[in-house]
Amino acid sequence: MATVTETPPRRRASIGSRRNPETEAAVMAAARGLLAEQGYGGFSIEEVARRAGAGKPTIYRWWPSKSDLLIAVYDAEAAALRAPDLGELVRDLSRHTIDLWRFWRSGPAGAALCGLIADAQGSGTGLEALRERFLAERLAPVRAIFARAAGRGEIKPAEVEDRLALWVGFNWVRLLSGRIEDDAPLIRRTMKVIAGST
Amino acid sequence: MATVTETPPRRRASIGSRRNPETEAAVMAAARGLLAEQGYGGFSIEEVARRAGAGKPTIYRWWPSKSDLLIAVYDAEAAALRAPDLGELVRDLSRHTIDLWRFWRSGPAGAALCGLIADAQGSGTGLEALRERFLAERLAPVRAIFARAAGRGEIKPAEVEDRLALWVGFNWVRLLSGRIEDDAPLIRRTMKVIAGST
DNA sequence: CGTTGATCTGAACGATCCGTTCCGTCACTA
DNA sequence: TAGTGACGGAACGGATCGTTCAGATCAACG
Repeated sequence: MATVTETPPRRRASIGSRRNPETEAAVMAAARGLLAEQGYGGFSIEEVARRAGAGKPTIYRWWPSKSDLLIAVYDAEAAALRAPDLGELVRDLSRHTIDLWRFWRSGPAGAALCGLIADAQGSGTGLEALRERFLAERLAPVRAIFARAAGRGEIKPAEVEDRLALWVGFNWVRLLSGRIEDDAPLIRRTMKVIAGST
Repeated sequence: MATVTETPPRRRASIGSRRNPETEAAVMAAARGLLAEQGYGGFSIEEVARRAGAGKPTIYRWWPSKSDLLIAVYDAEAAALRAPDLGELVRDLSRHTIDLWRFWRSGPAGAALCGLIADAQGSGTGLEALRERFLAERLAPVRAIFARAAGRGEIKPAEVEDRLALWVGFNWVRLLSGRIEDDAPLIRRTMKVIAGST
């Protein structure tokens, strides 16, 4: 999916006292490509700057921490992922989980989230970024799936958060242990347990 | 002649052509203390060597990677954690999860596991260590809980692995997002969902 | 009793990355 | 025209990594 598009090292100077959109795009593209090609292991601000033909101070000006850049990459990609509404909880969860794993596999987003979680273990600011600026927003569509199911009476409204946490945990442990290959039967069985539909 | 009484970092020379148990104990104690005091953020081989009064080559000889040392610390601590057998799945899971979170909070084990998972995201060897040398062994007691429940007919034997994965995911996401404070009601509600006992 | 071999520490190495600072250049704006 | 702020580049001090070397120690072996 991610083809290497090495920008020729041409000079991209300032365009005056305002942010240069070309620079922003070049940095984002470099970060995307680096994550997609080498995963989080090969990700560093230095290498992003090299690839983007940008200065490190420029990157640190707009993305003050590594977590900021990872979140920006994930958010930019996440527009391609939409939560389904098929009218039944297990079907919604299964469909969305399959889509999510494919989304993680086929681009930089999976590696970005891995890095976001890994970084959070080392710095207090990373943990805060993960919880407040990532989880809080990225979980909304899935929470909506559970909320709709509660509206239909499939689960109790008070159970939404508990079951949502289970869904998150299942996906995290698969992502972080490197097992997000396509496995529809496994996903469907697991979603049934999470939904409580035995 | 030693003029200064440096209690922990005294000179500890070789004892011949065999491993020095004092050195091993000093390294393990240093790693434990560092993790317990500063968490994974302050954990480095350099600092462990400083605290243990050991040379870095000595550490790298016996624990070739950071993951090895983290696993060693976790394993040494885990002797204090035993899985219960209360005759009923939800009770076993709730009791064990409460114990596990306390175990993670009150010593170096939680930070060690955080680091183990974080390291795994950067290096292929770390990921392998996590899966093959940690998960495979550490999950056995909990798998036994599910297996006993299957023997009693509480769940189907074919569901053991799926429900076990959900249990792992729940604990990981709480640990990695820094929320393993004591919360018995939350744990009990979640264990009920995992056990399928609505 | 001497040789061999494996171990221990400490010092140093090259490399990487971090986050920051300074500088000269540039283009928009007032 | 003067001011402002972004840009790239170079360099910095600091930390850590994983490795290599040297010197000292002591057990096991012949």
